[in-house]
Amino acid sequence: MGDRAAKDALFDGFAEVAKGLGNGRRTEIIDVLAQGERHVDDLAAEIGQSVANTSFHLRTLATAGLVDTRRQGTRIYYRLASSRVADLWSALRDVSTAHLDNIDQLARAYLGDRSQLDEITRDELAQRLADGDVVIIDVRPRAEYEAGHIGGAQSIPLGQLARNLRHLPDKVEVVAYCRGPYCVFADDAVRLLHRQGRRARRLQDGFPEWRHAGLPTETGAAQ
Amino acid sequence: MGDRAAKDALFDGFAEVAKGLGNGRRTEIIDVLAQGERHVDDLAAEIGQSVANTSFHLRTLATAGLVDTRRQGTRIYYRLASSRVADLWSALRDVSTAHLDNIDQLARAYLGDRSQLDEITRDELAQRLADGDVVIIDVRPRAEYEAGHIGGAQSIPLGQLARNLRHLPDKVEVVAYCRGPYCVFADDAVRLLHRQGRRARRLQDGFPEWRHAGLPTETGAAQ
DNA sequence: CCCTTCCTCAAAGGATTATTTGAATAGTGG
DNA sequence: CCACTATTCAAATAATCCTTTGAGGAAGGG
Repeated sequence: MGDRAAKDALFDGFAEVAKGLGNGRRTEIIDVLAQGERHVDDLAAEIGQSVANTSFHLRTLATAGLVDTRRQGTRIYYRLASSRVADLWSALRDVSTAHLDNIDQLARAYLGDRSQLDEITRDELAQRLADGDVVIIDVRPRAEYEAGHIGGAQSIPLGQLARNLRHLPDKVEVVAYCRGPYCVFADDAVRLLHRQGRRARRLQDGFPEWRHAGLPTETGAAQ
Repeated sequence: MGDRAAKDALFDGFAEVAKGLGNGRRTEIIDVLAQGERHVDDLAAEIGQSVANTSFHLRTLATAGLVDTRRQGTRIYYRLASSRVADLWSALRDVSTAHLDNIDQLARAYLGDRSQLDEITRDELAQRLADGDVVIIDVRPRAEYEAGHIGGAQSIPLGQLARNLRHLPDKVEVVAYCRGPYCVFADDAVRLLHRQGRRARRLQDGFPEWRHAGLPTETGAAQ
C-alpha cells in the first residue's frame, strides 16, 4: 500500500487523460464533438487536417477515454465519452482564459473585435424566450442543429443567412448562437444582421453551456 | 475573423494548459498543491524526484498558468494559480475514473483493498460534527494541516499516530481524512485504529473537496 | 562581504509525439 | 460474394519532451 512505483503509475494514468487534450487539433475536435457526434471525414474537414491524421488524433482521444464510437452503415461516428468530458473541456477553457496571458490576444486574433457586438446572457434569453418576443437562430452547420439545439431555435447555417433574411420577422430582435464562447459563427451572423439594420445580439456562450444549465433543448430536424 | 491559423493558435493555447497536466509527476505536484503551498525541496521529496527535475516541472506548470510562486526568505513557495485549477484537477480525475478501464486496478495497486474500510460521506460527517459525537483527525503532514484543515480537526500526521493513540478519547468514533480519494494516509490510519480495536472510518474524499463544498474550515497551527 | 542554502538554467541523451504518405482492412451495399 | 468506400495502420521524419548532470544565480545569515 502506497509505494512509489504504484503511485507514479496511478498518476501517470490521470496524466494520460490530460495528454489527450494536450494538442490543439484535439481540443478543436473536442469542441466540435461537444455539439454532437460526427464522422471522421467530416471532422477532418472541420479541423483542416488529413483524414489519416484526424483518425490518429481520434484514436489518441479514444485511448485517453475522452471519446467513444458508433458505426452506422459505412461511417464511424465519434462522440464525447460523456458529459464529464464536456465539463473537463469547460474547466480547461476557464483556467486558460483566467491564467494564460496570451489567450486574450489569440482570441482577439481569431474572433476579431467583439466590442461592438451586443451579447445576451443565458438567463436573459431564457426569459425573453418565455415571453416570446425574440427570434433565436442557430447558425451552426445543420448536422449540429439536428444533434441538439435550443428549444424553439430555427436552423440557419451561417452560409445561408444572407439569402434567408426575408424569412425573419421584421420587428423582433434576433439572437444568434453557435458552439460556445470561442466560436465565430454567431459573431459573423450578428455583424451581417447589423449591416442590414436589424436588431441582433449574440448569445454569450453556446449550445453546450445552454444544455449544461438544464435549459430547454430539442433534437432532430425542423419540419 | 475566423481564419485557420488563428483558430489553430487559439486552440493550441487551450492545449498548452492540458499539456501542463500531461505528465504523472506534474499531476502529483498538483495533487499536493491542492492542499496548500509548498517549497521546491519539499515537493521534490514528495514526488520522489531530483530538485532540478522538480524545478523543471514546476516551471512547466507555471508556463501553463497552473501555479504561481511567492518568495519567503531563501525559499520559493508554489501554489495553485486559483481554485479553478483545483476544479480542473477534479474534473480530470472524474473523467479518468469514469472512462479509463485501468485506473481502477492502478488505484487498487496503490491503495490496496479498500473493501474492509468503512467510509463516511462529507454530509454525514458535517452532521456528526455538528452533533459533536465524533473525533476528526487530519493525518496529512503538519504543513498541510496548517495551510488549511477541517474545522475542529486535530493534526496527527500518520507517522505519529501510533504513539498518540492514548490522546484519543475512548468511546467516540474516529474519522480520519487526508488529501483526497487517491491518498493512502487515511486508509492506513483507519487500518491502524481498527487493529487497536477502535471504531474508525475514513472520509470519502479529502480536504480540498470539503473546502470546495463550502463546509467549515480553519487555518494555522493548533494551540 | 563572503558563505551557505535553495533554486534555476544549460546541455545532452534517450524517449515520445505529430504529421505525411501509401498500403491494408473491414463492413456494406449491391 | 464481389467491389467499394470510410477508416485505420505502418513506416519514416522532424519536432518536442523528460531526465540527469553540473554549473550558475539570488537571498539571507554570519
